Amino acid sequence: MRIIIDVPKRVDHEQRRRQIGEALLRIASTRGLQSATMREVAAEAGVSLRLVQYYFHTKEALLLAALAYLGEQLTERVSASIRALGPVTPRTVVYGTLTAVLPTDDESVRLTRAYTGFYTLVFSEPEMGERHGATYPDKLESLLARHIAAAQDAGEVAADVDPPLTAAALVALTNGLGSSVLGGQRNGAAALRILEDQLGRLFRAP
Amino acid sequence: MRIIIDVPKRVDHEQRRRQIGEALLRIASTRGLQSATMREVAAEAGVSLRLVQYYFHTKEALLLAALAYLGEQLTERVSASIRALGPVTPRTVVYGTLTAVLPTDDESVRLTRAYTGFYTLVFSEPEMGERHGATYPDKLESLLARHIAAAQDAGEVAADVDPPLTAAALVALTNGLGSSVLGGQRNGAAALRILEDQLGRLFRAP
DNA sequence: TCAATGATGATACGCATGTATCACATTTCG
DNA sequence: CGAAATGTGATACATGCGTATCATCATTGA
Repeated sequence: MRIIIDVPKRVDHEQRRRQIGEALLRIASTRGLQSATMREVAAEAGVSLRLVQYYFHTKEALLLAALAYLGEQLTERVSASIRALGPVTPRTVVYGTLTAVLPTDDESVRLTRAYTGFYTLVFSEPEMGERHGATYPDKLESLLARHIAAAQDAGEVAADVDPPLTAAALVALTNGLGSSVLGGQRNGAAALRILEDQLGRLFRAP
Repeated sequence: MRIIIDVPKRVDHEQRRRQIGEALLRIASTRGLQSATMREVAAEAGVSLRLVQYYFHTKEALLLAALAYLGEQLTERVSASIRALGPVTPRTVVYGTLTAVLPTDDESVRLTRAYTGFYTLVFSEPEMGERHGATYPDKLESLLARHIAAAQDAGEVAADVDPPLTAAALVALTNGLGSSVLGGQRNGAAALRILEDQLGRLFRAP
C-alpha cells in the first residue's frame, strides 16, 4: 500500500479559499453578514458560484473559515497596536489591546462590523459557536487579567481591584462601546474618550 | 360634510395588534428575531397569515409596533426594579436600572434577547432605527448621568468622576455583559458580580 | 331590508437562497 | 497514450419568504 500525499495539482486550494473567505469578510464589513450569500460572495471574489461551492462544500464551512481569517486579522491588529505604543508594559498592553478592538478608524470599523456579524450569528445558530471553539473575548480577558495583576504588583493599579473581574468589565465595556458606535449612537472618538476615562481611573497609583 | 369617527366595528384593533406583536416578541425571545417570519408570528399568535397582514400592512410596521411594546416592557421592568430597592436614592436608581436590564432571570433574558435582536437588526437596516426615534441606551445614559451627579453632590461618588462619561460607560458595560451572557460566555450571576464590582467602586465615598 | 363596509380565509406570485446535477475542460500519472 | 482525477461552468431544484389577489361572511347604518 502506497501513501499518497495528494497535494492539489493545478491551483493552490488554500489561496483560493482565502480569496473567497476574504470576499465574505469584505461583504460582512460593508453590507452585513446577512448579505453574504453564496452568490454575493462569489461575485465579490470574482469567481463563479460553483467555485464557492467547490472550495467550501457548505455555507457553514465558508463561514467558519472566514471567521478564522477574521480572528487572525484581529490578533494581528492587536499585536501591532501594542507594538506601536512603544515599550511593552502592562499598561501599554491593556491600552493597546482595548483601543485596537474599538471601532475608531477604517480598519477597526471593518473588523468590528464583521466580528459583530459573527457574534450575532451565534445567537441564532449556537452550533456554529460550538464548532468554533474558544471565543475571542475569553482570550482577551485572560490576557488583560494577567497584565492588570502585573500592573498591580508594580503599584500602578490599586491593590483592591480584582484582576479577572476588572478585565471582564473592560472587555465588556469595549464591546458595548463598539456596539454603540456601530449602532450610530456615537462616533469612535467619543467611545475612545469613555474608554480612556475608565482606563485612566484604573491605572492610577493610589 | 359629516365627520365620522370610524371606530372599529367588530374587534378591538389595538388588542389584536398587541396580541400579534407580543407573539413576535415571544418568538424573538426564544428562536431569535430572524425566525420571526410573518407565518411564524401568525401561528404563534393563533391567527391566520392574512390577519397579520391585515393588522400590519407590512412587516416593518409589525416590527416597529413590537419594538414599541418591548420598550414599554423594558421601562416597566426598570421602574419595578427601582421600586423594589426601597427608598429612591441616586444609588438605588443606578443599581436598579442597570441590574434590571442585565439578563439574570427569565424575564430579563427574554427582554434582552428580544432587544438584542432589534438592535442587531438596525445594523443591517439602518432605516428602521431612524424611524424608531431616540434609542433606549440614550435615555438610560441621561437618566444615570443625572443620578450620578446627584450622588456626587451627596458625597457618595468621588468628585472627579465625569457623570455623562461614567453613565455612558456603565450602560456600555451592561450591554456588553448582556451580550456575553446571551452568547453563552458566562451566566447572569457572573455578569452581575462584574457589574456590582464596578458599581461598588463607583459608589464609594473618597 | 339591503347595500356598504369590516373582518377573515385560501391561495397564488415573484423572488432569493442553499444545494444539487450535468457537462466539459485540463492536468496528471501508471 | 489514455484513463482517472481535478477544476470550472451553466443551470435546475426545493424551500421559504413578503406580499398580493380573490372570495366569503358578518355587521352596520340609512
